[in-house]
Amino acid sequence: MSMRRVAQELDTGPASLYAHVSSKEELLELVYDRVLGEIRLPEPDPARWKEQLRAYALEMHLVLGSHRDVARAALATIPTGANSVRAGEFVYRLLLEAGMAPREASLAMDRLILYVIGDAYEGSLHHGRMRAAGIDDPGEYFENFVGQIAAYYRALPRDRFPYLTKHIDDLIADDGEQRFYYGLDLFLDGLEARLSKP
Amino acid sequence: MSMRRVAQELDTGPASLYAHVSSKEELLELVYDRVLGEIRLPEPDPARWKEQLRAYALEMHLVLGSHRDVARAALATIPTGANSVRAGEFVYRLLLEAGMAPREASLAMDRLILYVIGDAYEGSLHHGRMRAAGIDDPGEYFENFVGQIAAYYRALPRDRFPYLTKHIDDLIADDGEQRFYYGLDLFLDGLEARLSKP
DNA sequence: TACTTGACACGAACGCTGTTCGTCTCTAAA
DNA sequence: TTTAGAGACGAACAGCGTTCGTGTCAAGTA
Repeated sequence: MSMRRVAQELDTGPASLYAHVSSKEELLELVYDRVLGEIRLPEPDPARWKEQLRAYALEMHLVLGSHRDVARAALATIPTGANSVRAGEFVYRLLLEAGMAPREASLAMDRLILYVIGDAYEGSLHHGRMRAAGIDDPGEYFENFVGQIAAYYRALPRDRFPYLTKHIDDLIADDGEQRFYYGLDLFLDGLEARLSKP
Repeated sequence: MSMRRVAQELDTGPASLYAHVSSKEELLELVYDRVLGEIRLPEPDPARWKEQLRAYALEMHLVLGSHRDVARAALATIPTGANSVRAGEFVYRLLLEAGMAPREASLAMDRLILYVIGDAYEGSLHHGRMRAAGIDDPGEYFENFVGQIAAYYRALPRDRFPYLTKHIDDLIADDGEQRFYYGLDLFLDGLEARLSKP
């Protein structure tokens, strides 16, 4: 997304955008809030906090992935839009009613959001490279990317790097989605463990 | 970091850099590998895997933070430099010797690195804004940034957002360093839990 | 109705970016 | 002594975010 392209889409010049928005950053933050509005929030049920938090993270991840440039804007921003606050209240309430102390719930929310956005941003970088390489199929890109890495690791001297070279197949076994799930569940299980024995 | 500034530092023109490097991306990856070389790796001790992994994550975070532009380059890259491989072998070996299955150790390593780089990158974005705002003191920036957020949250209607408005002080209590520690320890505790009962 | 005000639109330009091309120089091998 | 080749580099291209000065047009006021 560039200001010139946005302007072109609106049949106007780039300068005109600055009558409504003070910078590209502000525009991206507005888009970020709009995008958060696409997330459907269920009625909070503290008994199912883990399940609901997981669903929220998955949906946020999905929504950020489908609006690529937004992930970066979301990273160092605590947004102040209506939808952001709505979503924040939902997550924070869920953690508190699950039994977390307010201070720890604040930390947990912050880390969960960083994880989701961080992974989505990494995904968007890959997506960008894919387009730059002129590849359309994600599977083909994944094979290309991972294949090159695997070839390089296979060529390493086994005596100096015995562990990496021995388990190359395991290193490249999981794709982006599975990696995201693993980290998310690890995070949620960790929270649960801290709840049961504080 | 821009190619023109790098060239200027070397008393030459930007075009000359392309005789040694095919793109800015490649240069950043080379820098990334150099930066990873600054990390001191201890002799791996499986009995203290958690402690050693923590120290590694802290050092990597520190090193990425002090070389700001590198974090972004590191995000969607599985680097192939000598130091990267050395560090990768260290982490992977530690996880395996701690008792993890190769497949899971691969996932764990990937997520740990994503977390460290993601947090470092977010920090670098804040640093960039700090410089853009002409502020030199991180504490002053933090107060400015967090203060604005807090003011906004305090102005929210309490009946619609009871949880957020009630615990504003807890929401802004911890700074970036403490947030990083919390997520890191949550991650490591999670790994430990999976080791004891697979 | 005539005049003023203010919001919005926008062409042109500034200074920056990564990258490419063609030309030049200078070293090392034949 | 000649030649091949690597490196250096000025100039330029296309793109970026942003600003300035000017223009337009509708609403409010006298």
